[in-house]
Amino acid sequence: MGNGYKTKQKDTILNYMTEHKDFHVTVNTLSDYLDEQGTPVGTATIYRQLEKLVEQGLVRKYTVDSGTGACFQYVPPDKKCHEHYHLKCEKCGCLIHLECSFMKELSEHIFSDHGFEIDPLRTVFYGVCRDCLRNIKNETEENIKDE
Amino acid sequence: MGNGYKTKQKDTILNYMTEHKDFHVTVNTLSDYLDEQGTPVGTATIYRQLEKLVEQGLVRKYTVDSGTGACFQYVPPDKKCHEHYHLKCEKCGCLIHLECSFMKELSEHIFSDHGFEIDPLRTVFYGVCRDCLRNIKNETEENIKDE
DNA sequence: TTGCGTGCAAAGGTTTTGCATGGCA
DNA sequence: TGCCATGCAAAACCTTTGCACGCAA
Repeated sequence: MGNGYKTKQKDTILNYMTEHKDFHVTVNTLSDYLDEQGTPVGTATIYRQLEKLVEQGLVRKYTVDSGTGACFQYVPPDKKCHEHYHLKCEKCGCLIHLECSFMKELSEHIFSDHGFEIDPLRTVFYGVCRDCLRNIKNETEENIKDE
Repeated sequence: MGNGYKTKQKDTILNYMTEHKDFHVTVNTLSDYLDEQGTPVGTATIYRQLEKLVEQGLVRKYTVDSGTGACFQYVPPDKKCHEHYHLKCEKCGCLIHLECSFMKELSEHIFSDHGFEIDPLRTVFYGVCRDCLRNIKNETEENIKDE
């Protein structure tokens, strides 16, 4: 298949993504950055390239909330392990890499009982991380009332 | 606080939500339905009322994908702890509503072993559904090659 | 009467699409 | 030379906001 032609814009985008693999990137952020760097890329092209990268599994797409731009993040090829899921905290935005045998059972259960094959590369568990849970707990202890 | 005035539109919306608690409702769906029923409600009002319902905890809001409208679902007050996940097929786009005791174990595991509290109404499993898996299998059998 | 709720239209943002042009193979 | 990729602008969406009017309390 060959992943299409090699172009300057494609390189520029992938480059940025690999150099910012620890962050989540929005199209806006990326576009502005490329403008500042003197290597602007059209918005449509950014969307189209990111879409391809997502299909190739090199980039993961997250949606925290509708009405807000989607977030993208580079995924190193050596981490494309099948049973590798991610937890994303909705409070602080941190991303937890989860390697755990329980998740293998999950995939198998969903497949055998529900006929659905999960794509771990695209699937993200949203919720609240340990640290934020603790913070929330502390805050609510200050103004206790019934539910 | 008193939840504001009681209005016809508010009733209409909450009514629809409670009667469709097993479905994912988008603002568009809701709006069209109300139009057809001869009880149209302005889009802005729908957004404003749903927002209030979310604040009250009677409705949950979640996002399947950016660029697509948010989904809303009524949560019966006595069912607020019920585990409820979604499977979204990346091929045909169908959305599967999953209620399964195994998922309860999942939440408990993630919480006890990883300190992370999953938000089931926000989390979506991406993958391929039964029907599409069958189609793909049929297609690839025609031109077999290694992976 | 008071002030929240509603509807309309406009605005603000994100993402997609059409089409002519440009660049890779 | 064929196509695919790009860029621009327009379009398509989703959601929010401003404002005048209506209606609940």
